[in-house]
Amino acid sequence: MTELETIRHSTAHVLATAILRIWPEAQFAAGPPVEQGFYYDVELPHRITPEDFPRIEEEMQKEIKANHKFERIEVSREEAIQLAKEGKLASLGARPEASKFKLDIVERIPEGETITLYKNGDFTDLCAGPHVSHTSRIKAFKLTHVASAYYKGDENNPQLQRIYGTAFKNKTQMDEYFAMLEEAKKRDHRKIGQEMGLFAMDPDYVGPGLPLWLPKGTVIVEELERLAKETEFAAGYVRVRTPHLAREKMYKTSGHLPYYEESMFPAMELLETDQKAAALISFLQQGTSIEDFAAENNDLIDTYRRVKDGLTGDESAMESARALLAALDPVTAKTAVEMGLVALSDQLEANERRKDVVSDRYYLKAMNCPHHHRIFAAEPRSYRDLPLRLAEYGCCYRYEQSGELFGLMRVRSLNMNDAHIYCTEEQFAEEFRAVNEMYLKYFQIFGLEKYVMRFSTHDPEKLGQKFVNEPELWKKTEDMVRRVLVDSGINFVEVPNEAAFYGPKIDVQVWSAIGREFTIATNQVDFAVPKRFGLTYRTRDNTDATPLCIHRAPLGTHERFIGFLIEHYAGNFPLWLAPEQVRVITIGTEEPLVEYAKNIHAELRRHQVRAELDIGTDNMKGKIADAEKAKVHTMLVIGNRDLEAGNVSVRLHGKGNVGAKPRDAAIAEILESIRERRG
RNA sequence: GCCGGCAUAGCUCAGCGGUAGAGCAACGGUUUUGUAAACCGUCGGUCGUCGGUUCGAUCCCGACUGCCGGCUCCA
Repeated sequence: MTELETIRHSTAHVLATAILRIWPEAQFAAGPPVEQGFYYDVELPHRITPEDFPRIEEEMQKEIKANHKFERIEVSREEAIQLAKEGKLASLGARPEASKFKLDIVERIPEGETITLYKNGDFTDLCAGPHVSHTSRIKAFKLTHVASAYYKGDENNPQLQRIYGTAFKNKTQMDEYFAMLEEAKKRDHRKIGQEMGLFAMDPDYVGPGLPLWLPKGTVIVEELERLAKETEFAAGYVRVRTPHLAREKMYKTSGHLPYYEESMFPAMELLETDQKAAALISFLQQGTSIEDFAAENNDLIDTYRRVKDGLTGDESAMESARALLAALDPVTAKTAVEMGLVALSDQLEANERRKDVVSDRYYLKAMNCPHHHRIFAAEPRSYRDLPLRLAEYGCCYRYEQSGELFGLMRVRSLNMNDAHIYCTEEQFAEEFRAVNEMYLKYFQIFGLEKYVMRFSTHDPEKLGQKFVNEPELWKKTEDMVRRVLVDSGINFVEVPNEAAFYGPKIDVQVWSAIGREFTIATNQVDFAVPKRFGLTYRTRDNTDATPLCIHRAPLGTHERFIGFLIEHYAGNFPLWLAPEQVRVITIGTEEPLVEYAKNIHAELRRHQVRAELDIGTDNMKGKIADAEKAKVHTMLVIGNRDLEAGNVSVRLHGKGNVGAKPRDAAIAEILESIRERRG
């Protein structure tokens, strides 16, 4: 634990002490330091709100002033359990209630491990430490917010109140931290996205989590696509396009149904009228005698008898019969079968739509892989076709839980920078390496320096359950991936038990300027699903083999990636990405000046530069203020002085006036910066 | 989905048990300018939705929806 973490951890103990002074019945769970500070989870009938903070902080201040020593006490398991039962852990003394969470935690500590308590003043807590020597070492702290969290992060466990706070070595550092937070708030992609007119949300008409890309945001979308298309083309990818939905069979085959069903939008059900059911309903509604009906619909009545007798019969007729019975409550259905069909008409009237049966189900795609697999299957494949790299900016739909939606970072419609590489085992390492290199190239373009690759592997104990039962392939592919990572000297961490069900994967974690952590890109190995789809290629030996598949999305989704870029650049995009690249601003409205400005604007447009023209009657300062607010990358300010010299005065957003330049030189520089995608 | 908070004009926000206000934006004029805001005027709101309490609700209560902070989950 670092010094700062120790301070924060100790502050958490002081927080618990203060809470107990006010609410002695409080039950504490865990209270660790975290990246931005610390928290303590507490169960308490009183709802703590920020209004309670001053009171709690006052109590904390008292503990700090009292300068209690943090004492480390070693105890046996039995002693610890006894103390917990007496309510003496995370407590100021004996209490009628046991310290239930602490008791649970003690019981989970492995045999043989040393159990320690820490005591500051009256407060004793089960804790591995370490701590600062005395409470007075806490020089600067503040409670920040209160949230809710499940005990041990499991949603089946009770929810606790999580009190967040932070602490620093001194007041100055804490002030800097809060100032930084204020700055960070200004970079929030939701705020900038609205100010700049990049995207809009319309939960009322379009739906939550379904962003609308406004013209300026669409510019960024399309620039990213252009970058991806160029990069992928150079790397030997081919592009495909696939529909946004597919039949149920697709996802049953891929294995996404039923396991992934919760994350998919509900199926669209196509209905068709079941002729036999319709005939029966109409018969029952007419009140015709069963004999008359039977004369005309012998087979259907027969079906019902067989249903009643538990015999099997014609499949589709059985389905009709069952559908009809399923529409009734179990008691009625039982009576109906027992008594013949006569008394059903009233209920059936209310269930008339039951004569419609589901003839097919379609799902909006939540991923592109199955479609790409079908493209692989669409033509006979030879080993000479491999590696086959199918790329698509595919739009997927995921029914994320409402509470998980978050601006552009977590949405329900996603445009993925997707591609699937089908290759042989021999080709795998090279392909995987090339994909990783592409990642690094992108990161360089975006000036992304802080990232970690998370290498997720399987857990051998969960083969056949969470992970497909192919122990050798797991080992082989994981070794290959690990080797690629080590060889390229990439910064990575290995996390067991987090792989996809079909193979190991690498997720790229990045941190936005605000400090939010995101998985921005993914690179996955799949040695299972191609087999489920029966994908094969003809080998050199004229036998059939199943290809390996690499799923990769270096730019993740447009939604998250652009959300990230907005915060990364604070909306100040490099020229090649800027929604409005250049604005030509006139000083004055004389005819020759305006003509000159129009001419420059037209030339930029001819070269596909996103240039706008401001020849309005505002004064120059006002026009510049407008352009700066809109974060226009380059302003070409033109007055009579420039007109006479054939110049333009260049002003860069956020950097101010950089002086006059010959018109041609300024334009050439702009074009070059765009072409090279300069950062 | 769960816990908590919030919902007033296009945006940022004020207000209050007696049917609403500012700044910016938009629109119409005036102004003709050398690097972040020239002036005047006009328009704009069923105070998220539904229900309840009340003589009367934007305000108090409840439900719903959405958003925000977290948890869980994830590209």
